[in-house]
Amino acid sequence: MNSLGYAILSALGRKPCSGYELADYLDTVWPAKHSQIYPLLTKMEKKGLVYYEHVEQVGKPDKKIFSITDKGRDVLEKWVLTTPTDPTVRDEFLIKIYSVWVSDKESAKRLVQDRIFKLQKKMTFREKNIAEMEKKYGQNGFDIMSKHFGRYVLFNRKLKLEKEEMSWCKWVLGLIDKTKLDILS
Amino acid sequence: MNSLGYAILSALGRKPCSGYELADYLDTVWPAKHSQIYPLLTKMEKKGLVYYEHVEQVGKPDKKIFSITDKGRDVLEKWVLTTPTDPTVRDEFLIKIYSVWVSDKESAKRLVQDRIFKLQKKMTFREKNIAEMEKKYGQNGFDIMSKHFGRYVLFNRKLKLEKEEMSWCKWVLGLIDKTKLDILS
DNA sequence: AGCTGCATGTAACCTGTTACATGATTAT
DNA sequence: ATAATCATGTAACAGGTTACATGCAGCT
Repeated sequence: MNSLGYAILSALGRKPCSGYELADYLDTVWPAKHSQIYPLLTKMEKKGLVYYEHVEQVGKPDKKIFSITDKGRDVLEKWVLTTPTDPTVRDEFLIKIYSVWVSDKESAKRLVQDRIFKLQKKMTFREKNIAEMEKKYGQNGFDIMSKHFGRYVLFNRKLKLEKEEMSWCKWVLGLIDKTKLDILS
Repeated sequence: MNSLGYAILSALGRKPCSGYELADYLDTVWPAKHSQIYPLLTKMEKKGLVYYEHVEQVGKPDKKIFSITDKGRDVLEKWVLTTPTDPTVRDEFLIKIYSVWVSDKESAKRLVQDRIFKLQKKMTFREKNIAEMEKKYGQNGFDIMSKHFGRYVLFNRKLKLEKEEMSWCKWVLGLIDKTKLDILS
């Protein structure tokens, strides 16, 4: 099984979900499109790692609510103990920053300012989420045995990193402004 | 063309490189294996975005030194002005943190401590690199027109984010230790 | 004797994205 | 009207990894 499979097991362990919900839910840990999730759930169901109940709905299409099995929990437990592979980041923004030598001062500033704008939106969303969790579960609700622990610390991690990238963006804007003359413009 | 292609153009614009060198060089902006780089370079050469010189060597295998063409520079210049796609992060560590509810206190601590160890190694390497660049080019060597600008600011970005993740790891270790009794162990 | 670095390339495979396909309900 | 949300699935394609293939030099 692949990383996405384990991410699914982990999410289902916290709370039974439909494939549709999972797509949204997994975004924080391992982003995936529904076209990848649905066939994998079928495979995992055949292997006995998850099972589902067919839920009929009115006004909405029917859905399958998936849950983790004991076998699935065992498999996840073993995997969690293994050493994680190195993280990979794919961010076109980095290539564009790297390429500023083909560009001019104004384009470079615009690039960074757009990033700041997007970061601001994410941070606002993240802060709202964290506040909600803290209100719901209190400060003591986040010990390691709680099923909210992982989600809580990961949201805080994202927020911290976003703040730090924001501060870097501002530093870069300062560097660009320091550039005396812009020969090209 | 895809993001990797633009990353290659950007790298070659700074300095002509062999495919072998590129694999190492691109790691900061868009990681890729040589099996992906070599065929893409051939394609790009056919499109007239890059050209190469065959360099014979003694004691080492011959190599192809690739450079960017005027057409390549034009293509890159246009692309840099377009809005970058959203970044994606794939990090198994996040799934494992998310899954601590299947685990125990000691395994969770080990997971985070291993991460701290790896971060420490990366940070040491990064600090050394930044110091070298600053010694080589001085404080004024990093205005936006310099070909070192992109690399310099990206290294600083990575270092900042690594430091921030380190601080987050320590916060998580504190949270784990606060957990009163470990029912499982 | 075996590993690492230099150097290029192909083939098979796995992973992930975009597009196709359907269809009711609700919000703008 | 038109887009978004809910809900599941398949097919085609693009992107990325692992393995195969070669071969010399230098280090342990």
